[in-house]
Amino acid sequence: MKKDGSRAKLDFERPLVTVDLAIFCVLEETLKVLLVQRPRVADEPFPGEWALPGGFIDVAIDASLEACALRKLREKTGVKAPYLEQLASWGDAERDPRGWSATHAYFALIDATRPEARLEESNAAQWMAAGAPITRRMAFDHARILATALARLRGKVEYTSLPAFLLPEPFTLPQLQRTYEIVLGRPLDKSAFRKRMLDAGFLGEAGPIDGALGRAAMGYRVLDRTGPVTFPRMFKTAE
Amino acid sequence: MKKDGSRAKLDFERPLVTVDLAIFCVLEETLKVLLVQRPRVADEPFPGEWALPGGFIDVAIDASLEACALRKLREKTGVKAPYLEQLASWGDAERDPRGWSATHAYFALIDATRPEARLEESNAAQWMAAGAPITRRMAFDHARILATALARLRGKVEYTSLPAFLLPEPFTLPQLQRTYEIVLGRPLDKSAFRKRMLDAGFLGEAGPIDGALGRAAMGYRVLDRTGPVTFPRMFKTAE
DNA sequence: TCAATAGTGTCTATTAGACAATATACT
DNA sequence: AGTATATTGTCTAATAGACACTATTGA
Repeated sequence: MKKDGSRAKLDFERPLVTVDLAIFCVLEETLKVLLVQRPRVADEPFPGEWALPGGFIDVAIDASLEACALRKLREKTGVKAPYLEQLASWGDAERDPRGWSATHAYFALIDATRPEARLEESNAAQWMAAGAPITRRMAFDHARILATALARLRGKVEYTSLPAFLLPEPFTLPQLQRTYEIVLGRPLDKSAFRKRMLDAGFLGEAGPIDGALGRAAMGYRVLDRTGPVTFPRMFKTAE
Repeated sequence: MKKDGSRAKLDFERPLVTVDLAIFCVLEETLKVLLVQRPRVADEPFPGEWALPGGFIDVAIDASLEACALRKLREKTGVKAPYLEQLASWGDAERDPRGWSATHAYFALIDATRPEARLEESNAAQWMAAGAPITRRMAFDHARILATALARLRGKVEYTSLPAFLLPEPFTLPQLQRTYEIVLGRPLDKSAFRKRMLDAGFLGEAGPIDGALGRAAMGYRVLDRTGPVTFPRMFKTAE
């Protein structure tokens, strides 16, 4: 009796569970996000449309949600140690025509040097400008997920060192400043930027780096790659 | 054939899906969190131990994850319009002995005036000091979830108006400052605090309020209860 | 008048931002 | 030298924090 009674709870209909990824990089002076094309086969929802990379949890091989996200990221880009952060989760009866589903969305920042080669192999995956019109017409509720990821990234860039994870190491302060400016969409003062970055103490010198032109710049590495540092203030807001 | 092939994906073993809540309030000059006692019946894991309120999604009645969280909050406290924010999700094969499970954790801030009465009805639910020893020995991985919720709350209090959601309206600036101090665990300067709050422009005057003693204070209401405002700086950190 | 609390004013140290000046590299 | 970029220095306006002062209420 009791066994049947408690079993009853577990016999509830279980939602579908997926993991989706918003993977960002800076390529060609633009913030880009990795999109994949939905397969054009019968019974697959949204055939041919663009979507965030992701899919069902495989309880047999995924030890955890984060392990699942890392697996999917590795499969798509070959990158093993990105900056990976949980974004949010969405779940309701409507977002997937196959049934009540919940997705755990992550966002990852990677540098653009390695994944480019990986993408040549497959034409079903592509780096898209993160603000492009196509990213507002996507499969499932992925447009909403991407918009949330973008908002989170842009918000955090105002007061954290997140953009450091978009660059290959070692990088220079001018490169880092350029990355900030690309994500924020506005220019920053050089002197104030340097003071802020160096005072935050998250960078370690890694020897000078020769650019193509002009004076060589100091290279830096992120001292602790487990996460960004938080600055005591936001950047000055435009007036 | 194709139907069988695509069905195969949906025949994957589905994880258990739950929603858990860290509900905070300030009671007796202390930050408290609502805990419930696990039922002492056979086949229920962690019998008699303390846990965050929550449970399985019911795909028949819960339109979405957030609706599920609001339902559980209403059932426990009777509060209908709290401040509710998604915290994070955790999923792996170990956290629930009944199988691979994923939980969507939310945290809610409510004022302590209404829920107190509700709690008298049931002795299986209790407001616990959020930093108390008992909150480090909880069912499932709830100690970790609670620790994350606490860290998120304390972190956000440094640069947002979140504590306003812990007070019944209208409230006074001294009351709001006291709430900040309770959550942060350190005193704040009165003048700087007032300037910050009023300059942020999220408060609307609601007539003076008589205290038990001394000069009456202006009452305020939060103008936009959909979310907190972000201050341009953090509070000064202790040195 | 006193006690208690609310609210304001003043001063100062800090600092972000603007921008000028200097340093270093290559041609 | 000249050009291009990196890095540092100087000045200023804004402001958070410290703390003293004033205002208002009730006993």
